[in-house]
Amino acid sequence: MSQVKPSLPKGTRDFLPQQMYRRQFVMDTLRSVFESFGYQPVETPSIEKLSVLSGKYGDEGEQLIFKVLRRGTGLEDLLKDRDDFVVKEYGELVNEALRYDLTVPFSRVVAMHQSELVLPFKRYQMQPVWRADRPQRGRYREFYQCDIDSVGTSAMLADAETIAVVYHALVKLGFEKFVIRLNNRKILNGVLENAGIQGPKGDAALLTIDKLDKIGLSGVHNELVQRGFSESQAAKILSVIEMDGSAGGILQKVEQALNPSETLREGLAETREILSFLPSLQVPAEVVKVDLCLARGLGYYTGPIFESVVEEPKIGSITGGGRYDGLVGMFLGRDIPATGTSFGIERIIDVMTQLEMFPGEEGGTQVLVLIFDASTQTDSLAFTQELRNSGVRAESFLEVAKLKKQFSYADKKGIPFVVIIGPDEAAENKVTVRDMSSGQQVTHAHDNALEFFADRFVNSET
RNA sequence: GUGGGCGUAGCUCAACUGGCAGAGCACCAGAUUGUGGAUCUGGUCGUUGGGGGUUCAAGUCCCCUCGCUCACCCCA
Repeated sequence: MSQVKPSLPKGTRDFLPQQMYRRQFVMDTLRSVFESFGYQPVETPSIEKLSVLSGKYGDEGEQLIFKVLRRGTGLEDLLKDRDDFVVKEYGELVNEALRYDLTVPFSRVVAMHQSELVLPFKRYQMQPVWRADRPQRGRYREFYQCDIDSVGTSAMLADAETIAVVYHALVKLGFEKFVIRLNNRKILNGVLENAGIQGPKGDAALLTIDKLDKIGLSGVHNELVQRGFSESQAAKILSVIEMDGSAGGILQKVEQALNPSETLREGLAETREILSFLPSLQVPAEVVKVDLCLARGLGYYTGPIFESVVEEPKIGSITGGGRYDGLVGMFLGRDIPATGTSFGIERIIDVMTQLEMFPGEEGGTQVLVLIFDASTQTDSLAFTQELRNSGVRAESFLEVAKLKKQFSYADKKGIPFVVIIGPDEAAENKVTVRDMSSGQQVTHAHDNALEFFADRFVNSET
């Protein structure tokens, strides 16, 4: 067999055990918080019909969808009676694509299974998504997303609850310094209306506004002018966006500064309602900051929008979401309101790694039972299984090998205890236990050793 | 899509103006025949990403190509 140089496709990664323990810790923690709020798990296929995905992510996003070439006879049939290879329509070559995010496939699920779902329906989903992006630091072509969404209610409590989940999940993961930024598309639209901006030009303005942290007030002003807005329009937008202060204070200032349109009034009322729920959900007021320059890239948000930002490593947002009352309607013909958020698992793991937030215990083997020689192998195997039965994570070495090699294995895997059952021990129904960190070694009666490990690893855990 | 950087042992990297492809780690064996980490000794490991060219001689220079990577745009 010819040897192939091992390599990975661009922007993809292998996860080795050490990393997997970390990833699982994050996902397990999130899962437990989600379920404590009544969210239920859902998974969808990796591939979707291209028609389901297209038109949802804007022009830039559309380019980044991983399209799947038609395969098998489909493609052969296409080419059979042709002497040229001219493709007249995309659909002739491609009719499916890899999942680009979790929100759109979930909207499809809601539209397809509405009769089976109990509304309001709250689901969580953790699966990889794919983007044909050019990878760079912290950016991949295959990465996990983790979404929670509530569909079937317009109640602002659903949005408030989403924020509460974000808060409690981040706290449970160990985050201390973070801020949840809150805004509302209706407020933004009100601000744009006030500056005399409407329609698709508004999206361009929002994209610019969103960059405030990055490029500053003057940067936003310049870019707005550059994009074709007048000086006075830019000035009007900036006067609102630079407002600072407490959540309630900002809302009041906006109300006073602009003549309140219907849209603006709704946005303000929604934001106030969300804020009113947060104390009883034990989300501290100082964590939630009304931030009028928050716009969020995706086009489908219709109401409240929010994201969370850690202060220490400047890495951008680690969660982000909002209300998207129109998305399910694209599959159904009638709207079903929905709101939710996405947890940037990859970034969360990066930040937690940087801040050394992972606990030491990692779910690895607790006891290695050595195979002394062929004559005692069955004794070792039997003892290992007894350890497992009592709840200890135990393994025996898979080969009859030199003790040196087996000890070295335990050392490299970080296994804290090694058990030796040689001819001497076997004859007396005893086992020798070695503590790898201290090097101390004690010979116990068989049952006492089992008890020792159960006390050490099982009974003390709760 | 735009602009940089880099491809040499499993990994991290060295090799002067072109002159015998090397080191550390890892792996295997031994020093130590019932015992890991530390030390020492020895050993295994190469299509220098691929193809072409210049040259007595190319890891090194030239051309092509493939791949990786970083930044911008955008995004998680």
